[in-house]
Amino acid sequence: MGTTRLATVPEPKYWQLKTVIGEALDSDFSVGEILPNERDLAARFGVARATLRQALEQLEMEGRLQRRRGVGTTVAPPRMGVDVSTTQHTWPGAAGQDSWQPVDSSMVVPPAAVARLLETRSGEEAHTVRRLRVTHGQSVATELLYVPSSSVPELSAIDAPSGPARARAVLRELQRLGLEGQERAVELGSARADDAKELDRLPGAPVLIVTTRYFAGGRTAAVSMATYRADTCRLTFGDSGDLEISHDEQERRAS
Amino acid sequence: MGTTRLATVPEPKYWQLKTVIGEALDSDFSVGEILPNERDLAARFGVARATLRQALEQLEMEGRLQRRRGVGTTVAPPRMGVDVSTTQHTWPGAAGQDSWQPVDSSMVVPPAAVARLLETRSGEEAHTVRRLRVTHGQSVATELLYVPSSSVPELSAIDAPSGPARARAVLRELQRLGLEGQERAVELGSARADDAKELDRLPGAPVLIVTTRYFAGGRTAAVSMATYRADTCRLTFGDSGDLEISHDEQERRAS
DNA sequence: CAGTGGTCTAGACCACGTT
DNA sequence: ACGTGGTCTAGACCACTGA
Repeated sequence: MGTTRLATVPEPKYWQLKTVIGEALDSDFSVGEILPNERDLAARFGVARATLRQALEQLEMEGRLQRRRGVGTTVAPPRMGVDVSTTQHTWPGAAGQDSWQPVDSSMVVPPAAVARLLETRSGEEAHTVRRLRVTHGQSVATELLYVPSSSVPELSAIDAPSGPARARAVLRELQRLGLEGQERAVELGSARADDAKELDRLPGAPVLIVTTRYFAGGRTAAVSMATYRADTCRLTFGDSGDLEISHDEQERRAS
Repeated sequence: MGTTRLATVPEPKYWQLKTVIGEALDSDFSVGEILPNERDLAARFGVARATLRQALEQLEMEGRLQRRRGVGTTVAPPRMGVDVSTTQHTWPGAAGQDSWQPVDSSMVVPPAAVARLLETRSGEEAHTVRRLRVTHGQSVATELLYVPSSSVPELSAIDAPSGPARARAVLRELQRLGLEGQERAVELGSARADDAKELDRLPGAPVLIVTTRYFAGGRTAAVSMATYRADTCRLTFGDSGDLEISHDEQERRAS
């Protein structure tokens, strides 16, 4: 990756840059290695920093680079497969479950979009449970679970007004219901300020939003909205989570 | 949405802008309506165009705006739910299936990343099938299906060297195999030049990449990589695709 | 503190779609 | 031809991290 000349074609410079750097990543760098800083890189390729940044942004979106303010740009490890399969007919927080840790809980009037999914009257209150999913020591997702108070009537006399203990209590109460099915959707979003903080990202970072509807008693008993880091996660549906793939960055060797 | 003053806080301007414009979208605009052009908007908010564009980019990524060069910026309709559930134990292109239309087919040596998923020898050739998924008159996804020649030995004597007819022939041959299961993964990517063209997007546009492994005869019989427009699609897993949700843009009323 | 990435500006020109 | 969004520049300053 030297002082490369860019072809003078209608193809955008940042696109060419992305390709060139991407190839260099495969051949000349190993995971965790730090790249030269943006000003140096821009000079090396003879472009403005903004243009160079556009290329780096794309590579970061594809999960090939990781940039941290005050630190630098490093080569990212391959995305980790995170299982979000819907076949396991269990409530969130079921016994023997891993990776999700309850953070907080409270009672709110859900936003209209959630209320619509819950099919509740628009003013009805719901318990919320905030959870954090940690995999390989990394926070990969936050979740906000909404449970209408009518779904768990036994829960009216609860001791703690908030905190992890309350979160566990709500989840425990959910297990008593017979789960009849669930329904899942995935879409692209950008991290809200609070989610971004918990995921150690900047606000607006690309995330994968997984919306789940839980059915019990012939109606929607709960709704969860999970926010996964799009840069580090590959969501897997099915039995095995060891797919090893994405773009064409296959043979990144540790030199 | 007038000549609004931006608060002078450490919060980035583009982030405030995104919020302000997003709210205006909910209250003052209806789907399909065109916004003022970028130069006007930037002037109205007293920021540089680059800053304004950063906000619009985010809104576009969230599927709330649609921008087209030479045309303008319009308010996007809510994302469409696209079913990608894995429970239907059918090969791609099975009879009675909708939305996917075969485009082309040929024979190639798969890239290393695909070969690894296929568990084939690295030099082994595979049939490819290119398909386009059209929903509500819109191209929402392209797919590249790899079928190792060893999976469909009967297919050696094929008439057409390429084209839709050949694609259909490969799919037809696949149906004869007993499908034992499939495995799916979703991750964020950026559109390659060829995919972008077919999806009517610019190269680098955010896309959701769905990788599927098809199992038959005790091994991986085929692998497909589908590229969905992330701005217009919400991938649904489960029976019903009429979830109506995303960010907090619930009450966008048609005024 | 020095060095990094993140934000922002005010310009310029280009590619594209419509008229 | 015109107006749109897309690309690019060469600066500036800010926010954060680590030594």
